[in-house]
Amino acid sequence: MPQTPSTRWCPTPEQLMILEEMYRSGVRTPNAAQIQQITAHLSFYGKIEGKNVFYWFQNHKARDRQKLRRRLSRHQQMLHHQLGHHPDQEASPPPPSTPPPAAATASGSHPNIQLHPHNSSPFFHQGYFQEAVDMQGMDLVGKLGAGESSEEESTNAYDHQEWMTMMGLSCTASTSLPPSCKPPKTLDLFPLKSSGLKDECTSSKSSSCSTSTN
Amino acid sequence: MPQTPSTRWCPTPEQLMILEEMYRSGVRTPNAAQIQQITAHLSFYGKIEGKNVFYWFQNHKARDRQKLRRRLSRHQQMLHHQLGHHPDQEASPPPPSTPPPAAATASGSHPNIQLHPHNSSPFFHQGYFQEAVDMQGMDLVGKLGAGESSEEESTNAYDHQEWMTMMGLSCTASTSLPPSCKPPKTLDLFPLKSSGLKDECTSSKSSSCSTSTN
DNA sequence: GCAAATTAATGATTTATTCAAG
DNA sequence: CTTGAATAAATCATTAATTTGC
Repeated sequence: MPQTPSTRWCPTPEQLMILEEMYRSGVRTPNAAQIQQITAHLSFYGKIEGKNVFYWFQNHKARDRQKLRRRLSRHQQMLHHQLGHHPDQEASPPPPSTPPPAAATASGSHPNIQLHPHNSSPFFHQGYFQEAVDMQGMDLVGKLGAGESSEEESTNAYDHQEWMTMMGLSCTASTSLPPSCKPPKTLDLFPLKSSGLKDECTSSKSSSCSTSTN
Repeated sequence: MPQTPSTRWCPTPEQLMILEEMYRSGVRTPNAAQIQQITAHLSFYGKIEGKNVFYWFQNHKARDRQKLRRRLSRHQQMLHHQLGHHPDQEASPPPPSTPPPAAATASGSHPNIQLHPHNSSPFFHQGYFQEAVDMQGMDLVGKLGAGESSEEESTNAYDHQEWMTMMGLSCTASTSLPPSCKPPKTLDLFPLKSSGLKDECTSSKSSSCSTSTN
């Protein structure tokens, strides 16, 4: 009991990362030889056996599948619901208790242009990202109002965070945001934003895109 | 009441997929404008509001981080155990009470600066996403199991165990790796790399939310 | 097989930190 | 030193998935 004799395999972050990456890359059920290789490789980062690799892939795959199934069923259920009636009316959410300091947001503080290398989105209807990227510098206000369910709810005076309301984020996306609210320009491609120091990858923005609508 | 009294947003599989893909592509804290865009486009797949998008990214990011942290600490704990307690200055889980402002955010400061120039896999690529997308609308059961037939997350490895043992997969890779053991099929090299921590969204069992005092 | 009870996920809120102006 | 914006952590609450007893 002292030194956890030989509990079960506890993947190191590196190992996990690698395994996940492999999974993402398409590996799903490696054969013995592959498992051997993987194991050999991963053993560099910590103790590991072939069965660990084997089980990992098994589990991961199964879980993934489960997740997908779950999503589908949920979605279909939802559809079912929607077909029955119209689910437009959103009852007023719980009352607010604490008026948060909320505040405007897009104060246009730090423009962070982020260059997005590629956004291969294999399936967005009407090439979503393409569009998004395209309008990086133009007024998206007009764009935003285009093509989406305009089931503008009724006046549900939500009590969302102020800033959200103010930004119109509480609407079904049909609301155009006030020009004063959004960053004047530099509406980058869709990647990040933020204050610049935190997470985010402030990669090299030096060379690629300037202000050119390339 | 019949129709979902409208509680909370229930993302459709497509929406989820898109959001996840965006997240993987680097989007973490979209600004108002971006949220608007995203919302507008996602609304094509179902009802959605800006706040949903906002919250989704907040939560996803937070939980991802949490998971990462958990992983790390667990690993280190394990190391402690196995190594028999070596007071190395390993990152320790932040005290639940008074986190000093200075070193606070201990594990949450910059440790997760993950940049991903693109979500390219450092390993061979086989078109992972394509697949996922592909099966979004069709029978997913059976698709995944390319030659395999694992049902739920429980690995019915009763008979796998055998071949595993027989293949010597139960040994620590470093122990031995009979070159003659590997079948000449579909096996190649696995480029490896170890840098940057990348996290994916994998559900894990965590009992974070409990302790409810409600 | 179904329905209540349990449990795990996860959307939505709230609270605390942090950093930058003023 | 104070204030305000922004965001991360913690928490609450509800929904979906499992389990369990009939």
